[in-house]
Amino acid sequence: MKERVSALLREKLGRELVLEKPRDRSFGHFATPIAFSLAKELRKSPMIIADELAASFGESEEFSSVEAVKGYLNFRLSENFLSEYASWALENPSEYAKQEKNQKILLEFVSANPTGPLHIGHARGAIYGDTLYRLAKHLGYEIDAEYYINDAGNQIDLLGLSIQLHARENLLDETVEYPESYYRGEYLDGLSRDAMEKFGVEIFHDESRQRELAMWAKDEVMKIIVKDLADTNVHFDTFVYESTLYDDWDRVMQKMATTDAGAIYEKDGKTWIASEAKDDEKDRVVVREDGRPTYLAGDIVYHNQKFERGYEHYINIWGADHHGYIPRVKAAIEYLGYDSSKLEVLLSQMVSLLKDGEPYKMSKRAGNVILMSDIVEEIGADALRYIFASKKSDTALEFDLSEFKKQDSSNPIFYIQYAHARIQTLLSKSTLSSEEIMCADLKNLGDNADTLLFDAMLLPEVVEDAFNSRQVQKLPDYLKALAASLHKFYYDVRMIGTPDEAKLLKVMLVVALSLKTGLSLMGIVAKDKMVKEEI
RNA sequence: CUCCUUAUCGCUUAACUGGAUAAAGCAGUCCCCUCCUAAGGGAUAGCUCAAGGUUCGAGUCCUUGUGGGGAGACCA
Repeated sequence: MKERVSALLREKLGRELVLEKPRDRSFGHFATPIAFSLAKELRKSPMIIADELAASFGESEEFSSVEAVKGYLNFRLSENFLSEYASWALENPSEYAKQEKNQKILLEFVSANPTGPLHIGHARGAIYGDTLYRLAKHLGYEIDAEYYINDAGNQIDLLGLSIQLHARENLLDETVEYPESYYRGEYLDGLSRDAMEKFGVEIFHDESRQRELAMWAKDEVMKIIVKDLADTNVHFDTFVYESTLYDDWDRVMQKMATTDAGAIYEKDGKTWIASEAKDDEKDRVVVREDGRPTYLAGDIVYHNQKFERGYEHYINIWGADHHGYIPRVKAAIEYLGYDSSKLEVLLSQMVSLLKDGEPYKMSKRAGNVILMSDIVEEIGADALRYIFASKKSDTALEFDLSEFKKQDSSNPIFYIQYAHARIQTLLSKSTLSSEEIMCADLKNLGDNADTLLFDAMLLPEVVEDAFNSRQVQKLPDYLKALAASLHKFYYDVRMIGTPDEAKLLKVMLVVALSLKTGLSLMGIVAKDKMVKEEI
């Protein structure tokens, strides 16, 4: 909708312009401050320019009025325009708010180590990523969601050791001494028992079989992780295993050397990448003296592999603590001969939880972390998704669990669902057939219904804006505001049994469509009926 | 010490990326079961960390300072 108006005005005025929604709807549907920017070059007062521009519009199909107010140019869309758009959307619900972007994007997120279930910190990245994914898909991008599994390196050995120790203590009643760092948590119970069945107890005492145990366990842990994700409606298309990448190391090193002979060099018996020359703080080790590659080596091969797969754009969602890691990866990409600006790294900040205003107590049995599955159990996947999607991802987040358990207006997810359910109830109470409703002409709606209709049809802009700015929270914000408009309208205007029933219900259909589409983009299924649970 | 990031009502967050009177929810005070579910609707009070700068116009951009968070590994 905004697209069309914007294109129309560009044509009319012959220049780019900022089109915005006025804060106060009485000013019209859209507005532009263009007169201010023209003031300087035309050497005229903005007010006069705006007046002249407004006058130049005259009668038009799309606008019912064009007014100049204090230098702003305000547009009011015609009923025809709105009505046609609404009918189109209702007849093509699956096309609504869709576009054809035709860009291939690879989105990598979560990528948590396969050493334990996902905790609450991962949840934020997971939901942020999955929501971006849904938005992009809807906008027509060819986007793939990828999980990078770090199944090589020390943490995997540590997993093997942790299971051994856990099993010896809990299954075999031995007294064991734990090293400084090891994994703990309830999930080790299951893993220990399964391991005992599969390998026999000997494996818990045999240090040389630690690796064997770990390689089995990480796959088991991945099953837990995938289930955690599925329970939150988070979807992945592809999984890449770090352990499979190192075979390619020699070739990738060669590739970097071809681009720049100085990219990789040997010093002190180690192999280094000359990342300092590419804006990193210093050069980094990629292969240690004993020949073991560092984590960075794996990432270099991984990113080479990504770029060889030929996407046009790459998005990585990392935790904020990986911030300093960006320059060295970008340096490697440059040495590989690719454009590092194609890689976009989004950082998701830390999360801290409150419950009844107090910091949320972490379960001892879970080993000092808050599991994502615990939260899902506590407040439900919908609420969790809503919370994480509704905050800017680049600020540290603090939220109170108990607030999301309440079933009233303080809980935004219920508030939005209730709006959708109310509309469904109206439709079921109405004696009109859906054909009769669809045929209704949206004329003379009155200001309230007109405003509501317009608000409902803003979804496409919101979706595009949310994705382009990578600010997913714009969607829940919009849905909440739309739900509020609906509730107010519902309270003010009676619809069933009035002469305007058909056209008002048609407006309701548009609102419901936007709510449902918006919710589904957040991975939440719209409810047709609210059932109040007794607590 | 260096770099990055952040700062908005009492609390959690918005603000169309430089635009009109800074907006929601919670918490507070007060009202409304009138007919489509009160899981709702209203009323009221309250905010841009500090000091400069850029310009028609700044919460948004620049400088300095202050307070949070993060990074400164041959850990991942």
